[in-house]
Amino acid sequence: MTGEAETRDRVLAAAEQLFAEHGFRKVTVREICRVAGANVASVNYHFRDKFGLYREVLHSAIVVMRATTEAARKAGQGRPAEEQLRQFISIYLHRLLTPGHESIQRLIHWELHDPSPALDEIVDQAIRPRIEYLADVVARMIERDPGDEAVLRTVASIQSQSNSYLPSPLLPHGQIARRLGFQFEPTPANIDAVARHITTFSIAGAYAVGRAGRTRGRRRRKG
Amino acid sequence: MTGEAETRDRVLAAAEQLFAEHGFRKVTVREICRVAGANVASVNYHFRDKFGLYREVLHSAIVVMRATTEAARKAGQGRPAEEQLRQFISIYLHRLLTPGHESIQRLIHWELHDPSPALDEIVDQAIRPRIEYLADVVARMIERDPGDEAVLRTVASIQSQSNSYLPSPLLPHGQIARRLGFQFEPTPANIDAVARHITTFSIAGAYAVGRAGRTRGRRRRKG
DNA sequence: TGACAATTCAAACAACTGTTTTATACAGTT
DNA sequence: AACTGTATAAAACAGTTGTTTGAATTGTCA
Repeated sequence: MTGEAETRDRVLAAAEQLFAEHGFRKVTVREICRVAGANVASVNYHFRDKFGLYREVLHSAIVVMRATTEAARKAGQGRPAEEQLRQFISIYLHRLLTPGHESIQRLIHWELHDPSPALDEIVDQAIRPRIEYLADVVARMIERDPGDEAVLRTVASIQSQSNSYLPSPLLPHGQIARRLGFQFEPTPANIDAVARHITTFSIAGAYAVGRAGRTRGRRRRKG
Repeated sequence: MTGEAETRDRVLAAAEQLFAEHGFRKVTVREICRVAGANVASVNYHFRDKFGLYREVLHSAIVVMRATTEAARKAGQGRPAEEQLRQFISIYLHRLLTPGHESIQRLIHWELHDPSPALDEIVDQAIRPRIEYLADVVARMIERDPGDEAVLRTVASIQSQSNSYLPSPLLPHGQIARRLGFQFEPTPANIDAVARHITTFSIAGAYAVGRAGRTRGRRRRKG
C-alpha cells in the first residue's frame, strides 16, 4: 500500500465529472484517464472494468441523495405537513442546484433516463425513501392514505417540477431554455425564488386535488 | 425510380421505432437495417449517413408535435383561458400517451436529454410554439404579461408534469415506477384520470402563483 | 432486346471501443 | 541483497462502429 490512492482518486474524480456531464455510455475510458492524468489500464486495475468505476461513482451519489432526504425530514420534524413540504422543496432544490452537488444529481438523472444494471440500487436506496417521505407528507396534507392514487400523482407532480430545474439540456436550464428566453443562474436568491414558486404552486395544487377527490366521493383517510 | 421507395421506407420505419426506443447513439446502423431487412449500405445510400436518417425521422416527429399544439389551440378557441388550459392538457396528454404517437414523443424526449445538432429545429419549430401558446393562456389566467417570470415558471410546472408521464424509464412509467408501486396502463380512461389530476393541480397552482405575486406587490398586467 | 441508370449486396475499411498483456519501477520484508 | 506484492506504463488485442467500395442486380426506356 504505497501512493496507490493517488491515481485511484484522480480517476474517480474525473469519472464523476465526466459521467455526470455526458452519461455512462458516451464517456470513454481513455477520456477519463486523460483527464485524470493516468494510464488507460488504471480503470481496469483499480475498478475491474468501466462499469465497476461507474458503480463506485454512483455509490457516493446515493449517499448524497439519502442525506438530502434525511436533512429535509429533520428540518420539518414536529411541524405541520404543509410546512414539511415547504422545507422539503426548499432543501431539495438547493441541493439539486447549488454548484458542486449539482453534478451528482445530474448523474442520477442520466441513470434514470438511460438505466444501467445499477438502477435497482438507486431506486431502492435513494429514490424510494424520498418518495415514501413525500407521500407521507402529502397524505397528511390532503387527509388520505399514503398509497392513495391522488397522493402518488401529487408526489409525481411535485417531483417532476423540481427535477425539471436540473441543469440538463431540458427546461428551464441549458440550451433549450436559452433559446426559449428562459434565464436561470443558480444563485441562492434565484434558487429561493424557484423554490417559492414550486412550493406555492404545489401546495395549492395538492389541496385542490384533495378537495376534488373528496367531492367526487372518494374515501377519506381512515381514522 | 422503381421500387426504390420500398427499402427506403422500411429503413425509415425501423429507424423511427429504434431511435424512439433507445436514442440516436445507442442504435446501430446494422440493427436498423437488420430490422428493416435491408443491406447495411442502404442507410448511406438513401440518407447520406446515419445522422441524415435521424434528421428525416425527426422531421416527421416535428410535424406531429406542431399538429398537437394546433389541435389544442383550435379546441380552446373562443373559450376562457382556464378552459383552454384544460383542453391543452387533455389533448396533449392523450397524444403523448396513446400508443402509436407514443414513440414520436419519446424520440423528442431523447433529443431533449441528449441533444444532437438537430436540436435547434425541434426547439424552434415544435417546442417554441407550444410554450408560447401555453404562456399566452396562463398569462390571461393570472393576469400577467406572457413574458412574466411567474408565467414562465408556471408553464414549466405544467409541462414538466405532463412530460413526466412519457413512457420513459422515469416516473411514473416504466421500470422505476414499477419498483415504486406505481402502475399505469395508457388506456383512455387512465389517461383521462391523469389529465384531470394535472389539470386540477395546475389550475389551482397557477391561480395561487398569480395571487402570491400580486400580494407581494408585483406589477399586474398592463391595461 | 440492349443500353443505361438506379438500386442492392457482400466485403472490406479505418477509426474507435473496453480490455489484456507484458514489462518496469517501487515499496516493505526477510 | 534477494524476494514479494503493488502500482504504473506502453503496446497490442479483439470486437464494434459508421462508412466506402466495386460488383451484381433490377427496372425503365430507346
